[in-house]
Amino acid sequence: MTNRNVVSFENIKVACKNCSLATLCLPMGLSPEDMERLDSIVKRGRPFHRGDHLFREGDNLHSLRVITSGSVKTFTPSEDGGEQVLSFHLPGELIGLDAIQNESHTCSAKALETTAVCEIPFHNLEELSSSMPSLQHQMYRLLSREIGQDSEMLTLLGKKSAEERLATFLLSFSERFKKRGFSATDFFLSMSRHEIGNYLGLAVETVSRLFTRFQDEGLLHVERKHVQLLDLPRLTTIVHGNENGRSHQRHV
Amino acid sequence: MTNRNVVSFENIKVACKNCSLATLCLPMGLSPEDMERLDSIVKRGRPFHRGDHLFREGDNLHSLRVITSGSVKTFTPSEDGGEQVLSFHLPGELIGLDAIQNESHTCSAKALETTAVCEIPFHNLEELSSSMPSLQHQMYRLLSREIGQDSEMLTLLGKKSAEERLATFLLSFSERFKKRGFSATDFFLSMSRHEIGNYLGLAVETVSRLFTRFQDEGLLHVERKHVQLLDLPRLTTIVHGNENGRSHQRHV
DNA sequence: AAAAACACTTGATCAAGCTCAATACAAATT
DNA sequence: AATTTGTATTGAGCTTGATCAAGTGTTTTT
Repeated sequence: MTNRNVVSFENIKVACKNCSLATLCLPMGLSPEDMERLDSIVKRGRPFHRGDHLFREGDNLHSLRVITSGSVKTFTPSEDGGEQVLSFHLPGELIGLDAIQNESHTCSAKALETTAVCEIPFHNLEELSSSMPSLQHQMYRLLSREIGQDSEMLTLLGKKSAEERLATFLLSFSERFKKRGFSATDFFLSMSRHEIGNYLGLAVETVSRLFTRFQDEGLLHVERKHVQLLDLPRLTTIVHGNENGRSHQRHV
Repeated sequence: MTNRNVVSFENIKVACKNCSLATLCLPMGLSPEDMERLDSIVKRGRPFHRGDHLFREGDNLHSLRVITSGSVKTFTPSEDGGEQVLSFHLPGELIGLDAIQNESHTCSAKALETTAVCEIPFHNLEELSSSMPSLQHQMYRLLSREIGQDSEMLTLLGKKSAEERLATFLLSFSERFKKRGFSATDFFLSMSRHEIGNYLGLAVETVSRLFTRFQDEGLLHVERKHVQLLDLPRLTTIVHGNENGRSHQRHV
């Protein structure tokens, strides 16, 4: 009896309907019954450790994955050992969407820290979404959102100055942590300076100098991975071009 | 009778099943019957002229659109009158996918020349795709492809030098024209130097200088919008980093 | 605890590509 | 044909951010 209780308790604990991330994730907008049908195809495996690959470029697409705890970077490795970081993912975010087109991953994904994920076998998901309009709708929305986010990133890399990029980066994490119930002004970044620079199209040294400068200007306090944002309004001004201070915009 | 013939002839002419772009477009992989069901929700309106908006940032999402002839740029306008060009679209390409998330366009689209489109009301498409797994599959694929393309663009803007960017741009058009049955080495670019620069994250002057340099080096011949690629192999080398010639990569 | 490996910071220098400015060319208008 | 307007090219100089280099601090390995 005791044993039975434990088992059923664990079953409840890991179900979509009890997941605090459900509103950020695939189940959003689903009825309790639909959520249970979705739940039935979700697999929850052992956690990944820092540096583990969730998948590699070229791997066949088996499953989409949702981060449930920890964080992940996706990146495209290049011949010479370099890489382009495409994004950093927090709990509730779905990864692997790029792989649907050719049933094969076009980027790699690595855990930045100990990370747990839900795996959703894509073929099952596709089938299920055929008979579940609200799930199909949510899939379309999530795919579309990814496209919109990429567009913002294109603007960042195409037009913004180094300081605009870092400020944008920091406020993006601030908002995302806030949405997940964490502090918007006090958090740990799980990625290295190198990875931040790579993501933002900047050299490590530039990122380091900017952190120092932002701290000197009283915008934030930073110690290693621990960041405290002290002046959100001014950071926001920087993100939006900083018309006052800087004379030079990058080419309009 | 004559009248009837004319009408039915025109009906046939514009149907998906007779469209040379069908394999690039939504109908790809659909059975003839499914194609007809899709066809029944497609609307074909008057063509747009150079400079006309297909839609504007903030517009409600009514329809996805497929270019059937001409070309289109999508871009995000910024407060100060500037813009970030997100992409250039050729016949067979679907635009508006970014708008699905919030049922509202996050970018604007403008015709670069006289341009015809098929409009596909999204709500009808979504409904239809619920009862047509192959259409749903094709939608997932197209959305996923867009994500993959954006990722490539992130690498271009994050890592590549000016000359790598222009070479990549030219070869991308080369391939896309080829796929549509046009010359891969002799074509007209419908966008201005300014728009190319904006798209590639470069100043107009840099684009102009690069065209001149590429011509001096015998890689291509360019006169205004008319481009003839003379040395595809060398252009390809440039795209992939050009290990030989250049000493400086942008930060690895 | 020492050593090695790694990550981050700071400084000095350099160059890719931007800005400014002038000119050339093409298309549209009168 | 001449004027206007817009687009593209070319030149000169400057700025941002990269590269190179050295040093500091942190984590992991031995």
